[in-house]
Amino acid sequence: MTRPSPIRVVLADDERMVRTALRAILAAEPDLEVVGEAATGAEAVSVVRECRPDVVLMDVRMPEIDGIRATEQILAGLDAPPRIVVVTTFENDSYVYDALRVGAAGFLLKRADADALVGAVRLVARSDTLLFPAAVRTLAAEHARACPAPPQWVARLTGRESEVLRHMAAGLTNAEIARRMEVGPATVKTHVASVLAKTGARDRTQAVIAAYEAGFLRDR
Amino acid sequence: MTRPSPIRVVLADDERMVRTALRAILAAEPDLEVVGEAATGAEAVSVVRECRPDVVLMDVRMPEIDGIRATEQILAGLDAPPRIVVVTTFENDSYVYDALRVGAAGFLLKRADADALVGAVRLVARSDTLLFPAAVRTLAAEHARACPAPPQWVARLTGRESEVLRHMAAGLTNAEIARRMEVGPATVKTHVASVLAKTGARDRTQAVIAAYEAGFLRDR
DNA sequence: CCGGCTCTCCCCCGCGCGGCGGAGGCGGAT
DNA sequence: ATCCGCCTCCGCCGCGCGGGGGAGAGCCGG
Repeated sequence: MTRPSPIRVVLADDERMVRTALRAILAAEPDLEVVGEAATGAEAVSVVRECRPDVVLMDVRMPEIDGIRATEQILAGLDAPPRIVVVTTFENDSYVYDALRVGAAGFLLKRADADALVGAVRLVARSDTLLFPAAVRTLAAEHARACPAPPQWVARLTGRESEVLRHMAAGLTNAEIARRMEVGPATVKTHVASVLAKTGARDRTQAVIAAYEAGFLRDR
Repeated sequence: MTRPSPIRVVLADDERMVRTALRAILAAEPDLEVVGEAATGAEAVSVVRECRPDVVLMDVRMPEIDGIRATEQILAGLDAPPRIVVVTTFENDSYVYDALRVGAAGFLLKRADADALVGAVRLVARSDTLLFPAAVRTLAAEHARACPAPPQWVARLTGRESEVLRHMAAGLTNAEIARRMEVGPATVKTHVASVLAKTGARDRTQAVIAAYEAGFLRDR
């Protein structure tokens, strides 16, 4: 119908065979045109800058600069950046979250069939009103925000102090903590005092709040 | 190419005009066929059970049963459930998270253009390898887990008790809470006691932990 | 070798906290 | 009219907690 010019696509993947396969699939569609390839993240950034594609299929694992950073740089550096579809091998890849956070238009599994591939390219080229509105990016951003750089005091806690804080955040009393850690109650009090001092908390409740706010219990 | 049978679609929206508009858009595509309509969530469930569509366009806000619950029931009750695309008006709608959690194949904004709409229907009918793999549902599930169905006690808290708990979770002492709320310290103690009883907490620290775990402070 | 850090433990003291029971007012539901 | 839930306060009591100061043992690095 309305296709004065084809959708311009750039492929970024460190494996030549993958690029070839993708190019073959896309070449079969008259409305799609592969205008560039890149084997590294850095190369992807420069190729995109030259070729000005509509869509980029970006692999995550690449030498020098990974696909996430490349996506970040491309989106930050251009006035009218292309839609970037991040390509992953495993769907439980943690890169997925990063991809969303840095502004990828979508992501694609390598095992996707040809139909899904071309459908995806056409869809993201047209709009992102479907399936990936800002809300999902917000979701990803929240996920990232949930575990930010731990406030300095986390690093300053000694091993025992960390243990004690963890037990405090479990709602235990000093006596209970002492039993769990097999030390005297006085020792626990000492550690608690250190934790309060280092966290700037006035009492154990504030310390627990600090622990939660700092995502201190994230790795439990 | 390979279209022996058209993609069967059911529309669920309480506004007749919206259904008419969607039907008009989809009718223009030869490979899409609207096989049923529903004006409520309950109706959607039964219509889907009869019509056995490939794709359902499900509005979130509907009488009786909302689109989320309807989606849940449809996916739970059928052996080969259809792909369900949840339709929202605003992209920051909190329903988005729920939609993902209960297993929607995707979601769509009402302001999406016709191209995006039909593209979305075709895409979800074919596969969900793009844009919505399990990882994103995991993401949504995590988000939901962060603030799950508020443990019964949240609903049982009275207005004042909720206020007090919020102040407790800010690390305030009873006296400070009393000043903030402009009541006597004894009153605060009473409320604190009620909160402890209802949350099953032994002390204020455990109560604050419960508040965090329950996502009680989410709307702050 | 000595200073610094961590972990361990002790004393005393003051106080905020939580548990107990009681009381009055006020509004809605029965 | 009665009851019940909520909010408001009062007293008393015991205790866990936090602050202060001190002390010995092990370990590491200057």
